[in-house]
Amino acid sequence: MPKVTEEHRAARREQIVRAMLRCVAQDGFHRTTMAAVIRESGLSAGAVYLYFRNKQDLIRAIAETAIADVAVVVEEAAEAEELPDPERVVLDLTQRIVDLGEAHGVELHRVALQTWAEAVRDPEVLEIARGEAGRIAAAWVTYARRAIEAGFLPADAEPTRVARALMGLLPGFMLQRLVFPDVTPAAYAAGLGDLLRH
Amino acid sequence: MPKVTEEHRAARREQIVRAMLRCVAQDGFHRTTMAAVIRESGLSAGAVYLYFRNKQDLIRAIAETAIADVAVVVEEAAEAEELPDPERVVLDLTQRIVDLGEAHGVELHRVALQTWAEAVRDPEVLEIARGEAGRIAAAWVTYARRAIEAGFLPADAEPTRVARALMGLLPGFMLQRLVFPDVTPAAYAAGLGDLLRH
Amino acid sequence: MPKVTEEHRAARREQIVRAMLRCVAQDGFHRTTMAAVIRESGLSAGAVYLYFRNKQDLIRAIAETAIADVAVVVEEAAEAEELPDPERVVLDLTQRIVDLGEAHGVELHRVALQTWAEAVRDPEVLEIARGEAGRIAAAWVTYARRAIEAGFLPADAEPTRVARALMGLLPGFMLQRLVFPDVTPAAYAAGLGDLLRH
Amino acid sequence: MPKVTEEHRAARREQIVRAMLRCVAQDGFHRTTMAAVIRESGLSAGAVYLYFRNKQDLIRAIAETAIADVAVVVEEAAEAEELPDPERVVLDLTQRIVDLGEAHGVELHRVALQTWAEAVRDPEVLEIARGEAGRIAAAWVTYARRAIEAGFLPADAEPTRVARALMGLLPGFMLQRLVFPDVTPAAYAAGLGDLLRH
DNA sequence: TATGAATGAGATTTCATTCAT
DNA sequence: AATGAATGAAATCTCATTCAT
Repeated sequence: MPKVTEEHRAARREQIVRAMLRCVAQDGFHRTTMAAVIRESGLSAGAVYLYFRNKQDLIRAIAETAIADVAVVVEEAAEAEELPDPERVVLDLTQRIVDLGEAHGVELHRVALQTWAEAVRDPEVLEIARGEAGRIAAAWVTYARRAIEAGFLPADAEPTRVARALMGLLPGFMLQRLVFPDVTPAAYAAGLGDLLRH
Repeated sequence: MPKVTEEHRAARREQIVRAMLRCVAQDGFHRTTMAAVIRESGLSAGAVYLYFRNKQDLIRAIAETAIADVAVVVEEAAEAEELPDPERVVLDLTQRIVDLGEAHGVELHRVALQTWAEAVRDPEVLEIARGEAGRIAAAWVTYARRAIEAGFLPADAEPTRVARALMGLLPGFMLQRLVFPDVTPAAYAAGLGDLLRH
Repeated sequence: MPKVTEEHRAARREQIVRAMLRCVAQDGFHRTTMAAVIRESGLSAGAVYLYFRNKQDLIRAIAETAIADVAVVVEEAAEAEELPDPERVVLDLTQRIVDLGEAHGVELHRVALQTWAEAVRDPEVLEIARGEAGRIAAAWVTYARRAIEAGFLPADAEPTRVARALMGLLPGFMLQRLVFPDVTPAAYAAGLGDLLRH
Repeated sequence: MPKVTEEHRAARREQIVRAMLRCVAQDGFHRTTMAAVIRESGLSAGAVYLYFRNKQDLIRAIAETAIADVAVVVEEAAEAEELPDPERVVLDLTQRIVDLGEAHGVELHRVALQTWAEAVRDPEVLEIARGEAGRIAAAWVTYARRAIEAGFLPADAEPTRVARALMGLLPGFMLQRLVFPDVTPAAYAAGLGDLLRH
């Protein structure tokens, strides 16, 4: 009952979350029916409700996963031993977001857009988003500090402000991916490069 | 008589759209019921359906309005007689987006987030978004060209790439407004300024 | 919109309550499905929910009706110009309860039993029951006073205590009707007569 | 081995019935879920279904217990060596019903009300109720005979009719306990005393 | 005997839309 | 043009019961 069950539990939750991710990337949270998630997960209705109290609970789990995924990627980049310059870091990050989606078989930015929309109306999702956004912002501040030290940015730049601007580029990329599917990480990052080059 | 009717029609549509905007900023598109819109608009169910074929039609009208509002603002900035530098233009734009929301009594970024989410699942909304995004992108290209000419940006910068990056900053701002309501246009633009300063 | 609608509204509610009464007398509150009430009422699901917020609301309406019907009967008896003796009053009341049920096409005691059971678990139904029981108790006190004056009861009897005992006879009758359907008002009242006769 | 097993079996059944009694007194039969009974009993789902075929079976066991408890009490009173007068017998019985509930930690009248309601819709529960009611009625007839002999009641009273009326007083008491929790056995019995005194 | 995760039929409720007036 | 009561398909969620272990 102890370890096996706990793992089993986690695996089942994962199974359900994955199923819902596939649905949500297509139909959004509110056009995704529980019936669809149940079908896609291969479980029964009862089983799904054994692992998630209700649909909103499941939505929150997805929201958490989606933003946490991005947060991890940004943290890794900020703490990389060899610090990349800003253009390079934006290139890496956008590329990894694209890759992450492909690995999951789900376009991550589509889910992210749903999550932001949901944060507008569910205070609990907003709180989750705020928490993860805090982590992301902190990672960017770390990056900014190191980038200033490394001479990538002006010595008198203020790390927190710089962090905000750099952080803002990611949602911009995700939204553009939706509207212009041919926007590549390379092209996007190059745009930043043009801005920063003297 | 046709003209009066046409005006009347437009006024009624506006009245309904305004009502739905208020609802959507709170509850999102799919948690906003037609009953709520009807109540908020002060009209009857029948009347609303006289001006909009169905809910999706109304959603599309909102989507169009919301993004078009932003597009107009960007176009104006790009064509300003006296060209502002990039920091300044981001300051102006983010500020005008905030002001626009206050003028409508609705936080515009909340509606924008809904619209993007809806574009994920409704191809027609995606098409609208694509069209408006095209206008916005074009305006940014215009701006980039003039900014290069004006010496705000490196001479060898490629306008279309620069446009993408600058354009990407706006969604980033809107999302941050949701999560950290105290992010100001000034702070956000200053972050860009730090990045661009040598 | 004014008077016609109000009457219409009342008629619809009555229609639904009647339909549910028929169901409840057979299946009890919790085995009566809304689908059954909807079918029996001849309306649509939406219409039923237009007049009652939810099933519990409908249950409460039934509870109120059922006990109020009994209360009215007892009040009438207590205020009758020509005061009947206790045996007679119990005969009249039990008979009228039986008649009332036949008039409605529903055995009233079956619904009453459901209502009492529901009062155990729904505080709001309990409150309704308490209110109506208060009216019934008051009516019995009135009767007891007059019966003492009329010499039907000992001069030193205490009206409130007598009221309680007399009042207690009615549920006893209703329950016996369920278990022994051949118990008649006449037989039941005669039992009381035997008790009271010297 | 069979005997030990049989005792064990009985103990387990008792354990489950007690658990359900606590649930039913609060929530009624149909709002009591098997999950609640399982939790309250401290057993597993499988175990409960080892001792009771299904929920209805368990409901019937409760129904039987609840009414049988009352029946035993009435029988004891009817056969008491020293015959109490009617007021006294009603006092004793109502008091013992209250005590019985306290001994079980469950207000018995609440369960009784559920049982009557259930008898309305489950013919098998009705049959149980009828059987126990028959025993109770018979006990009252016995009492009535002896009470006539003892001079507590008129010599020409008909025992079966008197039995019905006396019997009817108990449900009346139980219902009043629900609605007016401060009704005491003493007050209730005194009301009958007032009625009977010349 | 005992467990408790899993099942899936079925219950309640909502809500976009229509249409007689 | 305007009304708003009515519709009914569809969505979410529950819960009695089973069965592999």
